[in-house]
Amino acid sequence: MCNAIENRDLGRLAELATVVDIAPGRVFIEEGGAADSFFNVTAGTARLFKLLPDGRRQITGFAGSGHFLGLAMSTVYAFGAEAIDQVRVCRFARPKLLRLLDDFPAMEKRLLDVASGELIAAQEQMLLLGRKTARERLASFLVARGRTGVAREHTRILLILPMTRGDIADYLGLTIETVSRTFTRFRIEGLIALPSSSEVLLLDAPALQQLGDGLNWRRQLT
Amino acid sequence: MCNAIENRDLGRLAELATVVDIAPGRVFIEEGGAADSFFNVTAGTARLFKLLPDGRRQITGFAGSGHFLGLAMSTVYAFGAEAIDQVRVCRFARPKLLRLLDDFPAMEKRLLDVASGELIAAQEQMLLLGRKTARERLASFLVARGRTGVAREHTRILLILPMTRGDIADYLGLTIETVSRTFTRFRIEGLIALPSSSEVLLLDAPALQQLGDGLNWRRQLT
DNA sequence: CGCACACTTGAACCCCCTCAACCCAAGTGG
DNA sequence: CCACTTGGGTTGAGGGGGTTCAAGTGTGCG
Repeated sequence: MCNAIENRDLGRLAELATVVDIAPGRVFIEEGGAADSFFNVTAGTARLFKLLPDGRRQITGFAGSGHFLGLAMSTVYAFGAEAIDQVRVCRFARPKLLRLLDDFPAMEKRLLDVASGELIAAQEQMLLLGRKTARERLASFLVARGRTGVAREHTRILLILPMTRGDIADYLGLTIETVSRTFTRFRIEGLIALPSSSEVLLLDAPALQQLGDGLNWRRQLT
Repeated sequence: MCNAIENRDLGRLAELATVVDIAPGRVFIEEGGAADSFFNVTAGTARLFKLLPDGRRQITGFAGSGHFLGLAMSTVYAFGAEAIDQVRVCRFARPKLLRLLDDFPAMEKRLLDVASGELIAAQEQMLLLGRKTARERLASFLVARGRTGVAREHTRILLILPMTRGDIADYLGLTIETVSRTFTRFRIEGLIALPSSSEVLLLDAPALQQLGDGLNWRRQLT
């Protein structure tokens, strides 16, 4: 079912939506393709990305449950989207949705809120990409993941990362190797533990927070 | 007068607005400050930026005439704003504006469009900051400036840049020196001319376009 | 005239990238 | 059951694009 949109008051929305399941690795939004659909992720995680002609990739975000996709009031998609794991989305035909927006100003306000939030996140990411070091980038990433947090026990936070090192690298403007090396250094420094390659246990979230905020420039144990 | 908002139909808006003139160098939006106002730039150019504690700065955009500021539906500003040259804005008290939005759904739709456009631009900038080389970044910047273009004569385009090299550097995630050196290289390669330090004449816009899009990896005359 | 500020240019360095090898777990097929 | 493959991850050595540090060049304005 298509929850996560808003309160049940908008039951009529469900009539316009079709549930779609997307297999891992499947690209379901093509950058530059006609933007005829609007999506609401209800399960799984997708990577959103932009490409350069020679293959360089920038991941602009990860869309998890509750995330909206394609809200850009544009005729073509500005980015691609690809399922990381098994993804389920609610798909809306854009023309119907737009017509519906006129009847539900509350929905429009909600979308504006969402877009504003995304804009703020995008500006934060620009700061990260333009001015932070590799250590700071990864620390910011881990702390941000911890906030939309999963299992937290005391001061420790266990993250489960559905994306690969390559995804993280392309999200943070680094290479796979640098991400891997930085993970290792964090582990050596006692900031994190790595139970498995897709799990990260934050051992010192405050220190990581400071590091990500650009405060720490101590603790450079090389 | 406060034009540039929309069509004259919204004359009532003007009643809520106060025109404010801002001297060059003046910070009129403080990052983290209470977001009690909404601005519409009507003259001049402002830099929008985020700071790290140690002074590192990322400029997230330049706001020229017609640009909206503070549309983030947030309680605090996510970025600072500083006048580059003499700036004139329309200032709206946020509470009044929000109340007004309920009466004018068209206005809300307009804001959603604006936010969507900014989001697309932000994603493009993430690609630039995360994956492009210094040459590609500067080329992208110049071409983008050319599109919101000023005087264009034949195939040549004359840009007048109100911002300093430092601003450009902080916008592109580079240093002043790299920006300056890249300007010089472009000049030597015949891509641009530099009548003065604040003027750039694009001599080969298509080549710059390709370079900025990540196509050119020829023309590396070192 | 001279200070301030922006810009340019040069030389040395360094953080991160590139290239390459290796490890490991999960298939897959003989 | 094991050889082989495949994909993700880690680690090492070397190199390079951009930074850092420093000096020099305008240029507007008191």
